[in-house]
Amino acid sequence: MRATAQRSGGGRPTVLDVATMARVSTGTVSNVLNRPALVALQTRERVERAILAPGFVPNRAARTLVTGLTATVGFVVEDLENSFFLDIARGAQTYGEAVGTRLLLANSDNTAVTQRGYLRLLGTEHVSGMLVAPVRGTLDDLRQFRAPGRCVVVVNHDAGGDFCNVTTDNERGGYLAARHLLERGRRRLAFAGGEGIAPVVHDRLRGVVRAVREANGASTLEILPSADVEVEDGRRLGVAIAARPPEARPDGIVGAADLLAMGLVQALETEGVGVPAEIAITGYDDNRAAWNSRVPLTTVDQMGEVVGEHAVRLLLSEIDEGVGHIHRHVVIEPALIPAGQHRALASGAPRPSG
Amino acid sequence: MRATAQRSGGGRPTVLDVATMARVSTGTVSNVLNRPALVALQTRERVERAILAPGFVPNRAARTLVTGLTATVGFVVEDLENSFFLDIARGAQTYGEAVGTRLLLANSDNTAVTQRGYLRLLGTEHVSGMLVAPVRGTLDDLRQFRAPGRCVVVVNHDAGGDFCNVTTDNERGGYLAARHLLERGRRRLAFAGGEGIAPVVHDRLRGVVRAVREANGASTLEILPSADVEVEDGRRLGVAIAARPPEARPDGIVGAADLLAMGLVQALETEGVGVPAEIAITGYDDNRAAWNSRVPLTTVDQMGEVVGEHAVRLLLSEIDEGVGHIHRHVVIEPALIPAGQHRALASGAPRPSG
DNA sequence: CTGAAAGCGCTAACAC
DNA sequence: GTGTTAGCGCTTTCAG
Repeated sequence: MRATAQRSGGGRPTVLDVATMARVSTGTVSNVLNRPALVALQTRERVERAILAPGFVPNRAARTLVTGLTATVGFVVEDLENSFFLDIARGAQTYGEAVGTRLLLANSDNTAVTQRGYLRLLGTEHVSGMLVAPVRGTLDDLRQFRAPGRCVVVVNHDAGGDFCNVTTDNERGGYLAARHLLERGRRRLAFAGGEGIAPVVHDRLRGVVRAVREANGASTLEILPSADVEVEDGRRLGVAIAARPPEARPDGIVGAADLLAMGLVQALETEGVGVPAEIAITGYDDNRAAWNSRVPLTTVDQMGEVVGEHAVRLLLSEIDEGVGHIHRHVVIEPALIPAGQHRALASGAPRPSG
Repeated sequence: MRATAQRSGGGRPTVLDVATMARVSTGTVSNVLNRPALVALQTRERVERAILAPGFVPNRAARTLVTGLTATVGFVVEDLENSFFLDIARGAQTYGEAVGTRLLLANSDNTAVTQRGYLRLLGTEHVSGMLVAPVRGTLDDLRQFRAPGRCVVVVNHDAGGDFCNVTTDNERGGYLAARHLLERGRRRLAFAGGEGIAPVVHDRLRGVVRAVREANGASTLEILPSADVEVEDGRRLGVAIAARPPEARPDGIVGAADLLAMGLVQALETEGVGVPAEIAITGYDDNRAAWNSRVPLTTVDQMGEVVGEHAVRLLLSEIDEGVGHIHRHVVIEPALIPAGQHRALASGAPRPSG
């Protein structure tokens, strides 16, 4: 017996039990289960009673065996620690529930080999398709892994023509953030992040550039390059900015991500620069890890739950359509979240258990 | 065809295909798959070649159908947003992988009804057992749900005698935190959190009390009650403390949780009280959401990954032992993490994707 | 050591 | 409308 094994439960009732109890055949039981319309009301009720009484639950393995169908999709997540992906998972789960699909979560932990392991695991046996938020630079893995009958929808990456994918409009998000600052009278904008970090960051910057350009010279734009978009990157930039003479500082900064923005705020405050009085700062992510910042941050919500829902949608239609399927890309609109107005969490009251 | 459906893949090779290709019977193929020792080396190699060639993968549904075994356990998590639980999940996953068990993650989102839904979902069909980090006050649900052949291991709660469970030693954690402060010369300790919040908090307080008692009058202890252990609770306390005359302030505070401690630090600093110069503060959790605090926090690591591993261990033995099983409780020792020395994450480089 | 054959529990034709 | 029946792909006796 494998260490992981378990008897499916000695005497669990089967269709046959239900059938004899209801004095019908197994076929009829199967029909009330799957196509109740075909069964006369009277017998149906009898069967339903015979189902409820002993708490009959159809054996999914048997059903899968005969139908070749699974009601489960997998979601291989680049990094579950990032609240954006958790939001996506939640959205996928909620939508999936509504249409009778389970969601199997797997955490790649930002590691290509872990991701590959899960792809194989899920792909070969468990699921009828998968969502993947791929670890950076692993698109080829996905391509290679895919096969007829193993659909993959890519999340948060533009995967070119040969995958369905759902992304968020980072250009628009950057634009929204910059507009927010411009509308509040800021005229010396900066973008903190540097363009080489990741495509999404580059897109956010493009949006900022557009907003500034539309301001028709009313505002300038400076780029503050950083190595990454973590807290320390922000702190480093903040120190550098504080060291400048006040006139040489920007008065509004679009941070490429919340953590970076958070670091910026921390450093500026420590150095005695007022936020947002002297410099207003926006983030990007609505990252839970930044919710606890002392100075609440204006940020851009990437609508993770919506992303998740659409990803499942795409996956299910790809599965349904089969070979004739044509890949679609859906792009989700982000939304600006003014400081302190985080969207409500789907969860109940927080708990001090951790 | 159900929306979630998928043909299992038209012409995937079966044991029969492999058997004919290797010129043996299906029984032999099955043997090389499951009990290779029984098969003559020569035939085994022939069969193995016939398996590899067309990329044969055994159909799990069929196997489950005949054996009644599943290689999957579920983990119903109170709140995946809390990095402690994510650590537990990671530990469970890693250990499970090593012994050939998959981990199905489900997020209760702190909601009793969601949790109940997943219990039913997983319990009835998918898994051979489950880990549950229960939403507060739902132990009865668990009890009621359980049945022969549906093992449940409770995580992070003391579930009394009728469950296996794994918890962390909160009393010891509180003790460690208090000792840390005492050893650094603090003599007017306080515990921020209040005892009524949750059993775990109460236990942490007990540990603090013990440490202070052991100091034999060298230190006093004050309790700073709060409604919860979130950032705002900490801020509120911080403001209150800063308002006192300096001599009336504690010089060391054990926070009941990292977020609370973080709020404390923020408020004290804002009010001009030096941390840790005037007041040293410890947290509890090693919560990722507090890693970005401007002042790094000494905290207590609850060893989530270890918890996860042991939980899976317990579950698998409960499954194996069957009816004769006697419930066990395992308690994990926490570890003090001096400020800024967070344990290394299992993950690779962070990504700016979110 | 290997082959033959009997199901696991369910669904889907196809009869009636 | 309902009953009968033939498998889905695999494992596992039981003979040989």
